[in-house]
Amino acid sequence: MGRGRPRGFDRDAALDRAMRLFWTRGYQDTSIADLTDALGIASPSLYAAFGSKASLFCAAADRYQERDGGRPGTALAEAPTARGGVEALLRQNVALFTKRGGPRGCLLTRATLSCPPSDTTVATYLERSRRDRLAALRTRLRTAEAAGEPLPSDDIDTLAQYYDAQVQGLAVRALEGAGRPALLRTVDLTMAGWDALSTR
Amino acid sequence: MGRGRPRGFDRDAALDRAMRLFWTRGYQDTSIADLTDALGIASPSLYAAFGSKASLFCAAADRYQERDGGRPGTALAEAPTARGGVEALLRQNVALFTKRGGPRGCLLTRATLSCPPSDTTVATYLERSRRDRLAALRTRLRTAEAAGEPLPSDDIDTLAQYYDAQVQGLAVRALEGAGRPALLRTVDLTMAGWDALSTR
DNA sequence: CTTATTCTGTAGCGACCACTACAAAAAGGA
DNA sequence: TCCTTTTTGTAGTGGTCGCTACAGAATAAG
Repeated sequence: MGRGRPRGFDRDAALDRAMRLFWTRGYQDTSIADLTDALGIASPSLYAAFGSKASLFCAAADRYQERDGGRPGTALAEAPTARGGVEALLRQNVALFTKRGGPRGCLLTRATLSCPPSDTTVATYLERSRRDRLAALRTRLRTAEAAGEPLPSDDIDTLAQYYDAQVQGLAVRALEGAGRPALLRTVDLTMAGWDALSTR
Repeated sequence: MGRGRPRGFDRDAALDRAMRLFWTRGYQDTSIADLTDALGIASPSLYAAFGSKASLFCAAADRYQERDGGRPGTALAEAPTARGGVEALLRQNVALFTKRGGPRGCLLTRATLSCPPSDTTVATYLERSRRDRLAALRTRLRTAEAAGEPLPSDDIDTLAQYYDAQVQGLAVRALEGAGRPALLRTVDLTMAGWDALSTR
């Protein structure tokens, strides 16, 4: 295996802690000192393992999207109907954004609004993941359309952007301190709109 | 009048430039050096006139809400119906968030997601303006309810939070680069939902 | 053993941060 | 004129930022 001195910390666990910290404080307000403190390692170890603050963020964001942050997406994709998928997407996001003991809101939305555009590494990563999210919504809506499921509109692009905006709105409101029940009531309203606008 | 040496710059014009800069780059990513550069003054003049970065931000945010950022709010309040008011609120916000030659998105939403909670001055200011925005929505909806106007729901609190979330979603998407036509199409969808859910 | 390789801790790099001490400059009042 | 008051420009303050040079420690290979 490796020839030199073995790493003295658990890279996987460290990544989890970094994710949680970026999620809690955003990108810019999380300093290397905060990270080395939370991860229990010194900065050279951090840089040897992750390269830079930007690439550590990208790795942490990948972890976010694989773990907690990925649930809403899989719920959307796996639901038998687009309506059920979108509702599950919204409800799972509310659960994610207001989990007890967990950071509020969405790691990606927060980073989007708080990372300077000069950091092209992070900005590019965020734009890509945003595109992927929209594409997932469009895909789910298109298969529903092809399956003859009634949709609130026949403009799939607009629908996808609309429901993505719902998620972003939930993320902002959760960070502002909105509680889970209140957010779920607005999701009810969103889905009532779906039903009222859907015609077969 | 003033006894000492007269101020060598236009405080009002400087405040406008500061507002624009905070709007463009957010709170944390706007440095004093950026501000003194854009305002054409040295830092002691800035501190003499505005006190601190935090209080300069609050003054700039006040200016924002009196000028450009206030239009959606007055459109909401002055419309003859709640439906018209909410639609005007959303459309004016889209116009505000995507104005050519102007910064993208909303100064307040951006600051909310990008200012560290440790800065209590700014955090308190932002929370207060958020409460005011929600209160304005609730007030408009309540008078409509009293006037017998059909509403999408009889839960005024949830309605207010729902439409506030729409605005925040628009702000995030505008900052992500969404164009005005695309945003207006999602507003159409939101208002179609209003109509479909409103019963008299 | 020696050597090569990799990681770790200390210690500190230059750059930038928000902010200010200080003295010269510019006005009004006496 | 001289004094007081306020603003100005210069030149920094201590602190924190992301990041790294360097030497020692810990492993595997020969």
